[in-house]
Amino acid sequence: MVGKPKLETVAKQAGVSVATVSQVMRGTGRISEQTRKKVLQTAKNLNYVPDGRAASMRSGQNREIGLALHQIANPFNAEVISGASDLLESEGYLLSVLDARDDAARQRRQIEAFIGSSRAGLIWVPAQDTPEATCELLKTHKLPTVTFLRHTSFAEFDHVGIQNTDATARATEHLADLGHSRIAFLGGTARVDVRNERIEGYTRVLAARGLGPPIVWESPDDKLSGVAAMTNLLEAHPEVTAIVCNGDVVAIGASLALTKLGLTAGLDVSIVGFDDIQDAEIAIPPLTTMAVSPYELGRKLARVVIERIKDPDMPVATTLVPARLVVRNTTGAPTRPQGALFG
Amino acid sequence: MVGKPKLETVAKQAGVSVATVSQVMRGTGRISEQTRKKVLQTAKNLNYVPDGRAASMRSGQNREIGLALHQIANPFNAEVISGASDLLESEGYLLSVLDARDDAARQRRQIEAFIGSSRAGLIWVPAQDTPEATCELLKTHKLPTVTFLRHTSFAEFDHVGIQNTDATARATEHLADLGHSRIAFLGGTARVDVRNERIEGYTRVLAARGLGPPIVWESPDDKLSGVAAMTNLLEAHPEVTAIVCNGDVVAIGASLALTKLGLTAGLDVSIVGFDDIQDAEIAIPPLTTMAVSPYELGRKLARVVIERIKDPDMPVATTLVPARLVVRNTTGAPTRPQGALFG
DNA sequence: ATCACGCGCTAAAACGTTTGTTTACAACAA
DNA sequence: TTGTTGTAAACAAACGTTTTAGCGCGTGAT
Repeated sequence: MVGKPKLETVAKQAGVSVATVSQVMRGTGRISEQTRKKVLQTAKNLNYVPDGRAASMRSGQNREIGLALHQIANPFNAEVISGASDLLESEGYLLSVLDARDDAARQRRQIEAFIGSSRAGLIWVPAQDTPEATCELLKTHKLPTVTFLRHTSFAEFDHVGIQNTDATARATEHLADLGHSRIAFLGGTARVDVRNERIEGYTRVLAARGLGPPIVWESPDDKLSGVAAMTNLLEAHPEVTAIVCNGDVVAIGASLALTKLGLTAGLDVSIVGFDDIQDAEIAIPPLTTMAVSPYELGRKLARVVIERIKDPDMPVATTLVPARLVVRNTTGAPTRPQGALFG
Repeated sequence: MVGKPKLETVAKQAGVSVATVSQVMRGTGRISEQTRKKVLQTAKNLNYVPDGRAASMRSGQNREIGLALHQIANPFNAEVISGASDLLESEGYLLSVLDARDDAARQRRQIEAFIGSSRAGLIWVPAQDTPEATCELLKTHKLPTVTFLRHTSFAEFDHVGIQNTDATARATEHLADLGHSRIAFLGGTARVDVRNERIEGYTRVLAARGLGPPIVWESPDDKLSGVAAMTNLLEAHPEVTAIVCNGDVVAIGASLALTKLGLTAGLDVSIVGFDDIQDAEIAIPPLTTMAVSPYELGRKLARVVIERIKDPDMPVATTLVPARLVVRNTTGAPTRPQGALFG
């Protein structure tokens, strides 16, 4: 009644030994139907919940897995979390989420916590400037880890990501095919490989088509920053008629910026997003974008981490899913001579 | 080198006892500077991370607190998480998040996991139809808990919420003052007290001003559903000239629906949102809304749960923060005779 | 020389489980 | 009787920490 009920409490009340109660709870060993019933009943009466710490310490097992990322407040990531969490729970695991906000020191503490509590596995979007030491930590503690989106340059982990270069190449081709010749890249901040890969796809097509020097513009990945960045970009480069974006959130921000300037995305300036979040479809105008399915990505992550847990010695694998072009209304043929944006 | 380093590993390598290493790691006891240095060094060399399970089992302490909610993919909630997490980490705690998607059974499993791992505390947005048993569980295990937004009718927990009734009353008054006489309430689904309170504020003002029967329209709290719900609402009630919404996400969806119909929020139909998420300000047109500060709300939650952890016998307290009306562009005087929506 | 005391460290007992081994008991065969 | 077999339940040793009590030793006071 007072204090947490433990195995001993249940055992005493049911008139059996602790070991018996444990076996009943876990469904192991040979237990007569009669005592099984009795134990189960008293456990329920006492609101008994097994102490996972003791259990996992003794058994060396743990059903809790961790997810560490850089930005929980991002609809794309939220969808990924949903997908991963759904699949994991269907397999009897539990997913708990930690948000480091791209702060390497914070990430370090969080990963130490995951290690310290002996999580069964880790799904990890490494923060910017993740030091080698953090990877080493994971390695020495043999925590089954799968990185997502971002690689780490130091250690070999399983990885699930997106075919970034191909995707932005496709996006850029789409714009070039429509007749655009001054195409810029907008979004993300330096030092992240995801962004570098995307910029590479964009640059490659520019070079292949002889479309002049790349214009790359930074912006944090939130809508408000996207609005500001787009405004500045157009001011600095009024000749630009089309934009490839690092993500839908920024792309929608950019589209919003156009609207605020009295312009229309797809008419005055073409925009291609990346991710295909829910908002992309219902934005005004609806956003042309490179679609990946974040929910499915989450499920894939879950499957990979489970396999790694089950067989720690498997060779490390990388899965890169493609993105497909979804043409909506923010892309169209250029309608004005270059440089005459406000003419 | 092989296998996880433990206290014993460090102790052996440093040539001291386990107890000494423990004291060095925790900064307790009297330890000479010399051995302190030596122990710290070998611990670092070995990438030693203390086993939180053993530590918390022995000491009865735990620095990890849990957050269980119904929808992680909601910008309002995401901001709350940020606020709570920031404050908690500054106090040496860690916040791990579990999303039950408003499924009571799933919530039950997650809360059992929190109890089982002896989390230090719990910040909880109870799922719809949370059964009494779940509250009982929390009570018998004495897990320091603060509920957020939604109450539970069964047990007494600390609570942090919003002055919902006053807020929607204020919103409705604002619309009535502008001259609207047919005002509807849009958003949320039944059985959640937050929504009931908000509807009550709306209804109360309607009654006080003699403004005819309430029109209450359901909608899940995502943008896409908001678009659909608004469209249906206008079809069923073309006389409506103003809407009070259950949240900004739905409100922005509603505004989007108007745009798609060739109408303008604030001109053809007035809309008041709730929450003041980042998108409210940059929406087109910018959204009039009842503003609460989710980040601050998160910090408040963190402070409450910490106090409860420190003093489990404090009387239970409820904090209700006010929402303030922020007038932007989606509200204005009615411009058309009732019932002539598409005239 | 004896005593008391502070210092730096260690031994050992918990914390609540799981699990391999052992015991108790009964039934049955030789 | 004794021995064998089988079943149901209990014992006891871990898991990796924290923490209390106490040990040996040098130092200064008596």
